[in-house]
Amino acid sequence: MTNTTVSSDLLRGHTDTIILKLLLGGDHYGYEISKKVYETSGHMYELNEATMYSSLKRLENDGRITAYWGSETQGVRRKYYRLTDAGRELYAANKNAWDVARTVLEKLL
Amino acid sequence: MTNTTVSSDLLRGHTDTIILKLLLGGDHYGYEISKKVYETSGHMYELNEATMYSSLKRLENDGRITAYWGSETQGVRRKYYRLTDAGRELYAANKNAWDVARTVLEKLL
DNA sequence: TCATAATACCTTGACAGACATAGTATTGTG
DNA sequence: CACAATACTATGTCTGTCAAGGTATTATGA
Repeated sequence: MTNTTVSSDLLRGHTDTIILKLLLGGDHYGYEISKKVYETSGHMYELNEATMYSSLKRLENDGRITAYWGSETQGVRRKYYRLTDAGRELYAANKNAWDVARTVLEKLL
Repeated sequence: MTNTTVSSDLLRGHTDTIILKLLLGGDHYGYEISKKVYETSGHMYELNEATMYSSLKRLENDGRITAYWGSETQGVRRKYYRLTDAGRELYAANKNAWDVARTVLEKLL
């Protein structure tokens, strides 16, 4: 068990959407994404690195995001991710699916 | 794709809790559980049979529910499930975990 | 100076829950 | 008498997540 306060099992399937949502606000690099998720969640959820990178890879393969290396002249290289139109579409669809799922869960739990 | 209106991926991890919640209201047999879930969800979610039975098996193995054969003198035999105290505890814990998860997701999505 | 933490990325193998598919058996219906 | 509905079970596959390991650079403080 890492320092996670919310069970990741219950967030399963939402990783892609969480990342897409973050990229709606502008390009970000991987490490930054995990930090921002931690902050935005109110320190309740720590996105596992391996999970994040596999999600990024999946999104990239599916054309939902594009990746480019930053132009850092010093410091560690950073790989930035940018949302595509297809990514924006997927976010909207997933957000909608979540609204439905939440409604259903509130009836069932 | 079956006749499901809500993505089962987003309900992943909630199957056990959904079943425990139903059993809070009294003993039920498997087939009945799947029907009730469909009704309670407002026809939005159809619990897959294989998923349900594997959940029931898991809950039974973990001592959260007990199973007994009904005393049907005619008709198909029915296996009933009854909540244990440990099951009630698990439900309360899972319900609480869901409340936390929902709060976090509302921040992140 | 030099160990250590923090930053930043990546890969591999394993696990667990959900699923499709298949099967058995009984009862009601047209 | 075929077929749908009820009711339970077993098997193998898929996918997202994770632990664990790795590489490399920069900042910090003892």
